Formats: sequence, structure tokens, C-alpha cells
Amino acid sequence: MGRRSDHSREEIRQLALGAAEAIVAEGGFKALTARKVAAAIGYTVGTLYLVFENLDDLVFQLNGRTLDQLYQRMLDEKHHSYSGKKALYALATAYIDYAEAESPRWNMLLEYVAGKDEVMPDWYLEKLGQVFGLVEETLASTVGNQDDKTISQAARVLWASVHGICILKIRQRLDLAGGQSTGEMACMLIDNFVEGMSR
Amino acid sequence: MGRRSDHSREEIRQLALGAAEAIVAEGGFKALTARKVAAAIGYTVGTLYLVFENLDDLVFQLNGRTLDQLYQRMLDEKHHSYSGKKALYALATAYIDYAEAESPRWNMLLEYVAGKDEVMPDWYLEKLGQVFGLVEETLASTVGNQDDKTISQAARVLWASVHGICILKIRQRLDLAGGQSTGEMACMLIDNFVEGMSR
DNA sequence: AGCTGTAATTGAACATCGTTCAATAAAACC
DNA sequence: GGTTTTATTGAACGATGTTCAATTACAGCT
Repeated sequence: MGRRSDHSREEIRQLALGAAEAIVAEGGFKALTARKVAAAIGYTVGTLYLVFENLDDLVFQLNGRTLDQLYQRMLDEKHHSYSGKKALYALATAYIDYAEAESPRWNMLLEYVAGKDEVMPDWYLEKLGQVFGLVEETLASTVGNQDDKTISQAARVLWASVHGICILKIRQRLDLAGGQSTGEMACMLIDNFVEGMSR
Repeated sequence: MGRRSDHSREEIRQLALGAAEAIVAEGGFKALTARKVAAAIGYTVGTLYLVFENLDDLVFQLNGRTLDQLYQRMLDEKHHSYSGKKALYALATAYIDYAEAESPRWNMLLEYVAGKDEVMPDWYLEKLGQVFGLVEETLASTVGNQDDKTISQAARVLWASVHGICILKIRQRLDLAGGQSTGEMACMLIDNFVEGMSR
């Protein structure tokens, strides 16, 4: 066929990302192939490559949308106006719940390792910064009288840790004895970490 | 050709794992292909499939060797007979150093997500348990008078956290401002966590 | 209407991937 | 030396990401 113009380039982009989300949600990371995405939106492979540089590009953009969702969930939770440690619990719970509910999508945030010298797009770093920012301000209002730099660093440490717990749980690298839930582990972390900082 | 018997099955297995390690160290995770491994050890693809169930199996066994190395490094460090928080720092440092020095290999420990109902082999879980056990006993001797279950859970939380820091650093998902090293972040974590527990 | 130029879309082609298995060649046995 | 056994091969299959000449449909002009 030739020009159809049923959809603008931007529309195709959105359609493709939507279809890709569904495919990943359904069959996990490995199920995502260019041909499947194309078929799902009624186009062929070639068209995809007019809109995305390559599959990695598509995945990156999909990850962007995942980060947006994640941020939104955490923001909603924060607006329930908890304070102190409770607010941190709430953030962690929102994060963990999302990761468990949408585990294939969430997994993909890490699965794509950046190639040797491949850089991460600025817009992606910005989205990441948003999430960390949220933790930062919550932590700041929880442990008083610490300088900004310490808070900023502690927020990163704390969130990387929550993240680590999430990973090992979801990838089942941790279910040797113990039998705590991810949420309980995160609480234990936050409890002790915050306690340690407030001295 | 027919029977050559230059190498026993077990020898081929070891040769293949060695070659695979080299390939991953050189070109990262994506560079590992069956044909490359086969060529590197002077056999053809078919032979590989007599020794390994499939590529996932090979990767799992390779991961087993990685876990062994990791455990050994941490054990060596522990035998420098530090005590208290210093011992935990030492363990974390050994872990982080290994992850940074052998990042492609270390990455592979996570990259292979277990298929839907695919279970992890027992021997693999055992190797994982070894590493956690090391942290457990070190933590136990650092924070006194806590019951075993708490220690065991705390060890998992703490190590998942160190792991999380490692991941975000190595995959460059964390270099927004701050500029702490992985080691510094781990120290901050251990400091506050242990401090929080000892109250 | 008809012609023409432009641009959107296609899908066959290429190299490579994991995986399988009939065919083959070398050792072992009698 | 002939026969059996078995380790090893490599062609074959289906599926992958990616490319690009060929094709088709629309827009504008006469």
C-alpha cells in the first residue's frame, strides 16, 4: 500500500507503545518483538522503524511511561498527607505494590543494560530525578536538622535499598527461609535507617 | 567426524563455561551465543547441547561459578578478622569491588529472569544461601542481643539493600547529582541501619 | 477527469539467533 | 578385518532485529 495517513506519526507512536505495554504485561519481557507490536497496531515492521530508531528506543520510551506511572502512584500516596516515617512507608508501599502488580513492566526498567558507551537520554534522567525528589522531600521532613547534601545522599541510599529489596523478592532470589513480605522488609529498612539518622 | 574423546563430557563442560566467561567479560551479556562458545572450544553447536540442556542452563551454571567467586572474595575479606561495623564494611566493599571489576558477569546474576513457572535449581539456592549466611553471622556479632529470626531477616534486608545500591550505580541509574561512590553509599547504609538496630 | 509528483507503507531479503537430529566418522570390540 | 557402538557434526528450521527498493495512495495542478 502507499500513503494511508490513517494515523499521524505521533499517533502511531502512541499506538505502538500501548501495544507494547500489553504484550509485555501479557507475556513478559521476552515476548516483545517488533513484528508482534506492528501486527497489533495493524502496521508492518517497516513502519515501526520510521517512528522508532530501533527496538531499544521503543523500550526506552516505554520505560519512560512506566516511570511516569510509578511517580504518579507515589505522588497520590503522598497526598494522603501522612507525615514522618508513615509517609516513607506509604511511598515504599506504593513503589512495591506497583512493582508487584506490574512486574514485567517494572522489570524492564532494569533489564535493558545501557550499551558500552550508549548514554541515557536527558528526558529519562529527568524522570528518574522526579522519583528521587519525592523521596528526598519526604525524608527531609522526617529526619530534621540535617544539611541538604546529607538528605539528598540519604534519599538515594534509602531508595536504592528499597529497590534492592524489591528486585530480590520479585526475581525470587530471596525466598530462602525468613518468609517476610517485601513490605515488611521495607519497613524494617526504613525503621532502622531513619532511627539511625535521627541521632 | 565421529568419536574423538579428546575430552570427557565434564571437561567439555568446564571448557565451555570458561569460554563463556571470557566472552561475557569481553563483550557483555549480549555477546554470549552458543556458536561463539562452541567455536571457542573447538567444537560445534551440537556438542554444546549434549552437555547443557540449553543456553539458559549454561548461564545458570556460569552464574553458579560467579556466586562461588563472590563468596570466596567475601570470605577472604572476613578472615582479615575485623569486627563490628568494620566487618560489615569489609563485606560490602568486597561485594562492591567484585561487582565493579566483573560487572558483566555480575550483571548476569540478575539478567536472567526465571521463566513463569521455571524453578531455580537447589544447588543454586544453596550458593545464594552461603552468601547470605556470611552476612548473617557478621551482623549477629555486630548487633548483640537480638533473636535469631530478627538477625536473619535483618541480614536479608541489609544485603538486599547493598545489592540495590550496587545495581543502580553500575547500571548508571543513579548519577544524578550527589556524586558519592558506591562504597560511601554502602557505608552510610550500614552505619544508619546498624545504629538503628542497636537501640 | 486525468496526469504527475510526493510521501507513506510495505514486505521480501539478510544476517544471526537457539535448537534439533539424521548422517557420519572414529574408536572399540570380537 | 568386519561390525557395532557412540561422539560429533552441520545442515535445517523457525524466529529474531533491521534495511530499503518497490509499491501504492493521496494532493495538487492543468
